[in-house]
Amino acid sequence: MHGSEHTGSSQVRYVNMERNEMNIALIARKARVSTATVSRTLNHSPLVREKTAVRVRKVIEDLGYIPNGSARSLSSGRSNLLGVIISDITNPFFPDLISSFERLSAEQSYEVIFANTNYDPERLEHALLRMMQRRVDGIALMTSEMHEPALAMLKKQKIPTVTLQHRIEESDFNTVRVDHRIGIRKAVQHLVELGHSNIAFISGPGALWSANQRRDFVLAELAHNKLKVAPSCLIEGNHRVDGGVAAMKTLLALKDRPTAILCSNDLTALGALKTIHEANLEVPRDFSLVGFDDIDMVSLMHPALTTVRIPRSEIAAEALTMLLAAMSGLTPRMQETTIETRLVIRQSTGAPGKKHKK
Amino acid sequence: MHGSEHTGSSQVRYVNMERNEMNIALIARKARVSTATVSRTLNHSPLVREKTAVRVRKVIEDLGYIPNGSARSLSSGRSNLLGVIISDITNPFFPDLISSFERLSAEQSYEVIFANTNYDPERLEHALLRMMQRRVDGIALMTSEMHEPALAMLKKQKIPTVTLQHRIEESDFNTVRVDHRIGIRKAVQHLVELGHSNIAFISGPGALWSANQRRDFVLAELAHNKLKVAPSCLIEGNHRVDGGVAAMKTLLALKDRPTAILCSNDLTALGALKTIHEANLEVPRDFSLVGFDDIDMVSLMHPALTTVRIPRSEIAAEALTMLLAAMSGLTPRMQETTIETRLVIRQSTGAPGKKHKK
DNA sequence: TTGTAAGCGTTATCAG
DNA sequence: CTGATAACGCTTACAA
Repeated sequence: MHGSEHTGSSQVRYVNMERNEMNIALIARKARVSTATVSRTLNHSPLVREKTAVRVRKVIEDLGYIPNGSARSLSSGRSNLLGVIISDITNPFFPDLISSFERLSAEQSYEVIFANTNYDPERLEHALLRMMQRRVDGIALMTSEMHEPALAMLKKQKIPTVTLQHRIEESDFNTVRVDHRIGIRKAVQHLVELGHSNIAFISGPGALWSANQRRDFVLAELAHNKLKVAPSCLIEGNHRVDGGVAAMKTLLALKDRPTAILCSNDLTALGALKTIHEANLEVPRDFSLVGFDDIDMVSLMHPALTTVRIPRSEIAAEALTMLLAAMSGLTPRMQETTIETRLVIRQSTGAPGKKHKK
Repeated sequence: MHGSEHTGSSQVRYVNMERNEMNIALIARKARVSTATVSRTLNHSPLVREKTAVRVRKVIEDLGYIPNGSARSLSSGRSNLLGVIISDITNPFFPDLISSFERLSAEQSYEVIFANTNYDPERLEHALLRMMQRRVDGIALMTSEMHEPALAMLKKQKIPTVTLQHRIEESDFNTVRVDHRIGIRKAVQHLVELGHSNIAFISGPGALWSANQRRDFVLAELAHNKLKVAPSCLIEGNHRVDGGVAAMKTLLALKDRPTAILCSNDLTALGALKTIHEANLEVPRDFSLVGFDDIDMVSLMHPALTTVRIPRSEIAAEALTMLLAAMSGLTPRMQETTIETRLVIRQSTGAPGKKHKK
């Protein structure tokens, strides 16, 4: 593919190439400067006389020259790239997170590349590998699931990383922790105050540490109120709508139905709500329903869902801040921030037992 | 940053660098082969004896070596990167599209980088520029808006491109066209058959060609049925929820309210629905409501929305197919496919004028 | 089947 | 302030 040269001869032959890319050398020639000056101009170095810079910029403009990013990062050792890995792009929680992260990164003139694992550890590993090949300057691992081999890779390559809500003991990484406890406490209190005692919980997938944490907190808070979830009312979902649907069907089939249902995330609650409606029942008349996340669409439902809010833009901001700090190498050791959750009360919760009305 | 050499002397000095990256040369040394052989092994070239390859792979594995993507694409002239540009990542229509596109691309071992324009032409240009710097092998321009300067850049750089739903006359690009006509015809027919004659339309932003097209088709189909939209019932939205809310408020304030409302997209319809509910009115009792797109969440609403479906995975598949064809250079000229839309009837539409019930 | 070495397009060092 | 030129890490002709 490259040109070839007859050693020992002054003659140089070039293979005729279709590739017609412009490069810094061409610009240099046309602007009657050296490649170094073009490079400096491109990088806004103050070492270039303004008059020269203007001339160079004109040539660049006229020819529509676009610098080669690969060459740049190869030579400079910087990629100016940040990697963000999420679990499920079709869960509205994540586009929001991404959107904020990207906007903030752009302000720091970092570009962001994304990967979607779809909760699959294998895809996580792949994504990580690809990002490492691109020599990203930092990685925000915003998946709810974690995967040891993947974390090991990260550690080994010493890439600045920030994780979301990783288990408490582990402190090998910078972490943005979301404090589910507070929001869950408020949610449980809210239901208890309304008079509910038979409360169901639809959990997330058991493989997800954060989901297990939510479940444990719910049970603990309930216990704190001298309540407990009947085994038949503790159902495993999958953090998707279909899981909520399935779980709710199971609950509807019960003789002793709960009066309130807590869900491990909003998508699950949405599935439950749909199922309730399809059974010609109503919320909050027949069931009080509480979600988790506060994705935009829950406020559009009828009734609008009461839910525990996880502030996504705060997470994005904290994650980026920590990442930049880690990248600058200024931070002594691993860092950690905690983001608070809070209950947003809307119309899907009410007092139980008004079944005789209508 | 780089090493330096005393010319005219056989002695070579290297600057002591902190950067401790592994490279192909190190692997070659440890595996007692040349760099070429390592490269070939990396690229699964059949020119390497299996026994040698195994040895090389072992060293790579042991050292945890990760090839440098920038160097690879600089040298090979291929980036194996596809760029996808969308308008609004928080509109569920797009994550779905992206998700499909990414999955399909991965099967062809292409990586995908995304950009979100947020309907801003300036951001579009930026995104394009960044992708060009990365030397993407192809671009899928899936924004609903277009922007002449941006298109000009694309044309000039001769990057294989596929656009979504660009205006009909323009044929400088490969295009995946979505045929709104059929779906809209069915939607209008459906409403007319139900007995509606006072029909409102909440359009998309006037700057969006595809939105104008939808509006024109709606008006045309209505005219075909000897109906027309009263000026007060033709309201401009913005393809977001808040636009639907605002438009619906305007409609509710009318003395002569419409009995059915067509919306330019689902998000708009969702806003309208929310507003209707807040006014203690019901769908389809007080208003029949029709959306456009068929994003997942509309089937979760109560009532589930009747809408015109745009098949997103089909769009993704067609776009990728066309892009790959264009990239291979096998296609004679510009190509074009048309994707059909169809009406999905759910519970948000019904006969008008049952106001006396309840 | 393997090795040698010339590029790929930049950046950054060093010498003016 | 500017220029010459050695890296950066890899791929790929070409030679062996």
